[in-house]
Amino acid sequence: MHLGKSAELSTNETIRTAPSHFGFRQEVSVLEVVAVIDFETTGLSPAQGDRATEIAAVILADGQVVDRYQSLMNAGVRIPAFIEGLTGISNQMIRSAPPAAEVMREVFEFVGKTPLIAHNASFDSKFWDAELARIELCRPQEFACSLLLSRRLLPQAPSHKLGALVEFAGLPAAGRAHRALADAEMAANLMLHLADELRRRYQVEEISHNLLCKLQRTPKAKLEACLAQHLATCQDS
DNA sequence: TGCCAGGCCCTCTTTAGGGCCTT
Repeated sequence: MHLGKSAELSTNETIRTAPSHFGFRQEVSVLEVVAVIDFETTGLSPAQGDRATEIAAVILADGQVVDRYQSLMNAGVRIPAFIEGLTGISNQMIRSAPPAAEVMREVFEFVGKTPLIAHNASFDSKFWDAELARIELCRPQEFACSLLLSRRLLPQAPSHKLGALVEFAGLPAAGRAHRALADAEMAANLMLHLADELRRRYQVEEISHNLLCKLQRTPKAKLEACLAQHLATCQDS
């Protein structure tokens, strides 16, 4: 473990730091404590034999990143050349990384039962579940998805890729794209921006992970009705 | 040799097809 490392890692270092060094803080936080995760992998599908090569998790609380975890991991599989070029994670880097089982146990403990968020969570949840299953662990919490939420709350964005949304929203870049910690930091900042959109446009004062999960399952056309119902329920209780 | 995922969402739709998004 190393404290206070930069997000731009080129080796197999594992980091865990607090709080944020990237200087982004949402002025008014209405979002409950959540963990934003991002995987780098050898491909798109664990069902086809693809494995994780890197994991990052950042804890969001009070409008800022308060804790972070990142590590490369060695799953004993070869990284295709295309993926090496995409992520910058090479087979040489993976050879000296800690075993995948060890890293997954650490990050599972780091996240605990904190509600999870990822950009295109259907992808990260598949790898999260598959890597945990290999060490006989199960995920206790649900994933919310910043991609699904941004399609509902930022329909005017030209693209809903993570990098494009960060640029569209005027959020800071956190480092090299397609590295786990940088992408997790950017997804975290995007999530804070989406929470602020909910507060500013719909006067939602407290945003729970449950509400995010409900909104991401709500068709666009019914989003406002869903939020109106949520606000009415909050006023009654 | 050829092919290779899967969920979401829109539309020229719903008994379907194709683009987007993740690596």
